Amino acid sequence: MRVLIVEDDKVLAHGLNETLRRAGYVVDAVPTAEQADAALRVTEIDLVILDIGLPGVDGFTWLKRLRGRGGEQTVLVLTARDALTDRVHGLTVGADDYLAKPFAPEELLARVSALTRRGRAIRSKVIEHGPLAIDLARKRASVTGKALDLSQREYALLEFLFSNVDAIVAKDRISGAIASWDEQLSPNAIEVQISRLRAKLEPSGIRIRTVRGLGYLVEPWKDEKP
Amino acid sequence: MRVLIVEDDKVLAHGLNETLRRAGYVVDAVPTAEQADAALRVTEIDLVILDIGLPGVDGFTWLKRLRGRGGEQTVLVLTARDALTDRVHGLTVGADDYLAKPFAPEELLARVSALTRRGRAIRSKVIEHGPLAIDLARKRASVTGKALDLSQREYALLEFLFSNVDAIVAKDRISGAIASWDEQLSPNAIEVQISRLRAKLEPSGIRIRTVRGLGYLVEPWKDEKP
DNA sequence: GTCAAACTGTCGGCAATCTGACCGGTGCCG
DNA sequence: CGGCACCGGTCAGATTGCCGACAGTTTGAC
Repeated sequence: MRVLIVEDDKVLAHGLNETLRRAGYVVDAVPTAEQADAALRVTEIDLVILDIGLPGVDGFTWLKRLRGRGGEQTVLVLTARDALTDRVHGLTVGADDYLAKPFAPEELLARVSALTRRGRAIRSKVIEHGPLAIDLARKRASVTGKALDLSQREYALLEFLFSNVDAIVAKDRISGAIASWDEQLSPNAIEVQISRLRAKLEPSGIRIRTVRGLGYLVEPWKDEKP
Repeated sequence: MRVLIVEDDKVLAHGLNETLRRAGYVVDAVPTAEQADAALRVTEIDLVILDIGLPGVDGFTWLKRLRGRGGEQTVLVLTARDALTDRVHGLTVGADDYLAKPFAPEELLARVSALTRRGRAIRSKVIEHGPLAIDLARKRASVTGKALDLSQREYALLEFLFSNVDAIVAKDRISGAIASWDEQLSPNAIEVQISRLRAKLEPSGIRIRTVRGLGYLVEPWKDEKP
């Protein structure tokens, strides 16, 4: 379970860090919203602890943007005591819970454990392949966070191919997977779909290989070694 | 917001149904615990109103089983007046609140609204999407502060769509969300509702995309960057 | 070099969707 | 009680945009 602390006050950040680490969480801490973005891009974070009063981009603005671009991380907001406005505003903008400063370490731990427990169950199944992510529940695919616009057939094909990474899939298996039972797809129809899908994927470096006479193949993703 | 009534007394069940429906909830009613299970399996239910005295499997037993297998729905238990034992027992077994019979409709509504509010309390009570704001507790939507005039169905559709931003929602999921379980909505009925809703939203620049063959999609709001 | 397999741009058919018109049901009001 | 307004569904004609056929070109195995 991985926690990101976004807090500019060094003393407080350090305290949070210690408390959580001792409780068995993996903790990262950054002082600004910009660096929080960077951290989210690099690592998979389960929970964000966000101070509202940040230098530069403030916590609310950042949270709003995060939700706006589809960020689903659980967020616990830290507010000044009595800042009821903050509290309401925070929940409106998409926080999952809030905690008023000052607070006891146990209080923090209680909230954090409640939130992480809850988050688990909800997350949907996602196929990842380098920069490509396919969200099965929502039927949406994205590359580097940018949503792809796919038609029904294209999506079905994408889902099927990337569910069978590192396996050669024959055209008639594809045909069976993306067309409804009774309809008969010509081999060429599949070639056309592949071609269309490639046009949308290859700009991002995602490749579908042709295996002459046998079918198509998606190779396991390899990070470039610079 | 979807409510399931588990009550074998037809008169009472009907009364509850009417009261809740008029208050804007989507309501299903079943007379036995077995059918309650079936309903939960088929549909996503937010709140269960459970009579303790049921034929066959009684309310307590059912509730216990529900919790036992991880059911997280909010449950409001109906007990006979003065059955203090029932009350204690009910709360022990996992009810979220109880109400002694007989009760006034307003009393019921007050409890129900308190409970449904609580369920949502952690995640925001208001969905914001650019200029659009949907107040879940009050069942009101507004654009740039101006209230929208929506019928019940339109509101339910709006709430459902914008609770699933960035996900493609199929027509039958919509149908399950905005209609009670016994009514059968034709695909066209949904198209018509979508069309009506669009007529009210698009003047404000809020768009509901069609994804041919799959369903509808609300994309995350993007602020214009000048 | 030969030839089958695969690629891809173009195009038309057609199913999916949109939407205006209509209508039966319900609740409110005088 | 009668009438009216509104809701929410069906129907049908117009519209849209996906998808496979076709065909000309390219690729790769031998």
